[in-house]
Amino acid sequence: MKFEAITIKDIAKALGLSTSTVSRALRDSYEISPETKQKVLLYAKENNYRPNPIALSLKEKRSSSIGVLVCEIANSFFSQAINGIESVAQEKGYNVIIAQSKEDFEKEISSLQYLASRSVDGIIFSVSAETSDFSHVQQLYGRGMNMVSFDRVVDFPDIHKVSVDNYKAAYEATTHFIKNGFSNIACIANAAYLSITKERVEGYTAALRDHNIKLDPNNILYCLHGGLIYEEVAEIMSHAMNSKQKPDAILACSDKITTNVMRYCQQQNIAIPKQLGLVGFSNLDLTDLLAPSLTVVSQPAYEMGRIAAELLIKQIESKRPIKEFEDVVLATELHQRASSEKKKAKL
Amino acid sequence: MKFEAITIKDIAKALGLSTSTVSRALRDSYEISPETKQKVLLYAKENNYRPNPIALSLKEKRSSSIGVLVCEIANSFFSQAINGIESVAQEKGYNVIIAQSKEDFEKEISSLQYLASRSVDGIIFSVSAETSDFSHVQQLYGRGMNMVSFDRVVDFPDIHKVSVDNYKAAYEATTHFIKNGFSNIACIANAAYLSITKERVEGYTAALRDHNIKLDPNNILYCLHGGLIYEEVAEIMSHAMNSKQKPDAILACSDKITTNVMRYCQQQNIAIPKQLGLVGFSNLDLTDLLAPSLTVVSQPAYEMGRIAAELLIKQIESKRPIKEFEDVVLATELHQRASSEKKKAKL
DNA sequence: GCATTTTACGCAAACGATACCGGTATAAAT
DNA sequence: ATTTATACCGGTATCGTTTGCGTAAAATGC
Repeated sequence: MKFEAITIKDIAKALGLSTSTVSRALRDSYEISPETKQKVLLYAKENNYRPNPIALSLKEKRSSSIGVLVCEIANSFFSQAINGIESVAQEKGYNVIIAQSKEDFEKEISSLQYLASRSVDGIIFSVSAETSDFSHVQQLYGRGMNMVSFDRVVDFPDIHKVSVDNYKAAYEATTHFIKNGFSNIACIANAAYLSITKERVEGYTAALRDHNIKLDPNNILYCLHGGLIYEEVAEIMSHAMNSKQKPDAILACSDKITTNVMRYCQQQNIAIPKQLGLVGFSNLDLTDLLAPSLTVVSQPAYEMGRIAAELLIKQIESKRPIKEFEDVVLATELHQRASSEKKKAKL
Repeated sequence: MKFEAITIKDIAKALGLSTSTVSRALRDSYEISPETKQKVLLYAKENNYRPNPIALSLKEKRSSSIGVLVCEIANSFFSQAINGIESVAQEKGYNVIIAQSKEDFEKEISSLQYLASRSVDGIIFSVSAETSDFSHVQQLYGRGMNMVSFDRVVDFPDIHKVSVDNYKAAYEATTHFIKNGFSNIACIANAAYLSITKERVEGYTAALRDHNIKLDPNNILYCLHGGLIYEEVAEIMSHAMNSKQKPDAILACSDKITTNVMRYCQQQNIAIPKQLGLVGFSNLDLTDLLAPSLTVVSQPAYEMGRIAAELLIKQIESKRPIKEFEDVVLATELHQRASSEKKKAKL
């Protein structure tokens, strides 16, 4: 079955006009008489005429659609970000085409290829946990695709970037632990290559250093697959908790890692925060209802999405190539709750 | 800036052939010599040629894209469902364009219009909480748009539908309450017009009837805006909990209502399940970690998305109009946890 | 050796909309 | 009466791709 819409030709035929006249009448050109205009406009309205966007796209060489590549939609951070992207896109007459990498490098490449081959006008992307080599991105970008790097940003300079101050976020979270009497704090981070991982780990180590706590390298733990599957996190936790120098607190550096750490603790009957303090990065809106209520670092995901979309669309609609690139860095929020409550007084 | 891709014309010019020859060589037509074919294929591969989907769309009168209309992306049920839709779409070479109604009737109409005007080949939709009149859907469907009704299904017969057995889900949840000694069970449902609301309320009332509990009409409460905003739920809860016959248990009939009821109870220091039992519809994957762990009815959202996408694509690709319409009804799962624990023995 | 078939390719139309380049009719100016 | 201006509208190329038709050259048949 096909959905047949009325075309400019149908109007022309019905009214005994040429397609060019109809086109001009619809676009309110000065060289069409008011009577003809009205006839055309009326007929168009009555028959619910909509210009065929595909024909427009072919002619204008633009599709008025933007691609979004994230690792997973069903993740509170990304779904909120997509929400923000979608709101701006809708305002500006673009539609949003989504693709998921599932934290898989190959799927990321094919997804980008897919979006590019679908003639999107631009792409907002967050790289997968497996991605250490950005040449596929650089190649696409170099060939003229409009792109905005988002959340997990790439390391080359001439591109718009939207992210949060991960260094500060981790620094504050770690400091919060220290102030509450935790000292042997482990950091479970995402894959080591990611910008967000590097920055968060740096913030974590800096906070320890600034408070004269010696860093135990074994306390920095990486999830190669972004903690997407429970087993990955469980194994890391199990290893950490069975070591001699077992940590008294965990800084979980992603949404998925956070919930999986909690799940592990519940299954192993590890009391939070008594036996183990926990602060997690999370954008879920019910972390305050968890047992115990969870201290979280939350990101302005919706706002990030909006800004990324605005930058991208501005770039798409710019007449000349962009020379000045934005590096937008937003602030996170630390919500202090029960999962990191005071262990003992310290300073 | 524009992303310029190589076209069939470029290949033709480079190789001194006509576009038709190149086109046929790429499609492996028998009327092209093996040598020419190889030359073309090689050149195409080297220059990373991809057929322009927009030109194809214009010619074939199909866009190989499907629209998805949900009330909100940032909702675990819908993001999981979109996940399922996206996986099937990817397999079959379609892309997914998303639109949100935000539970708003006007936005639902404009979103559908938007999707239709973007030349999607079909639409999977779940109506908004405000939607009681389906004529806009019926009109679009009647004009030949392929559509699959999903989750909150419409009431006309000749359309594919994918939903869950809401009657049974609510019946089981209510029975579970009764078996655990709760008797004055309130049901906070979505907007009254929605299929899911009607079915869930019916299941609820049937369970009461079958267990010889008299139904108090005041115990059926509706959220006109789907419980999207906290205040809506808080007001309903406040009214219920301050009534003479205040309920000893709540059946929360949607994701948002469930979390907002929990939030209300926490703020008002209402102990669950001691003062108030709670069972909620929810697709969050960490309801077991809430305080108290939450008894939930979960839906196979991913699977629903997959099935809906498969039905839609089958319909799109069908040569003749579909005569037989599927009404797929999947089972929900009741996860019994602490929030609805035994109050006193009964039976 | 001529007629016929086969092979291999080019030409042009079509999809829907736009825009440049025209053209015609009426009216006004010379 | 002829030119000129103005108002209004049509023809056609274009975007990238496919496809029916046409046709030259090569291959085959007798």
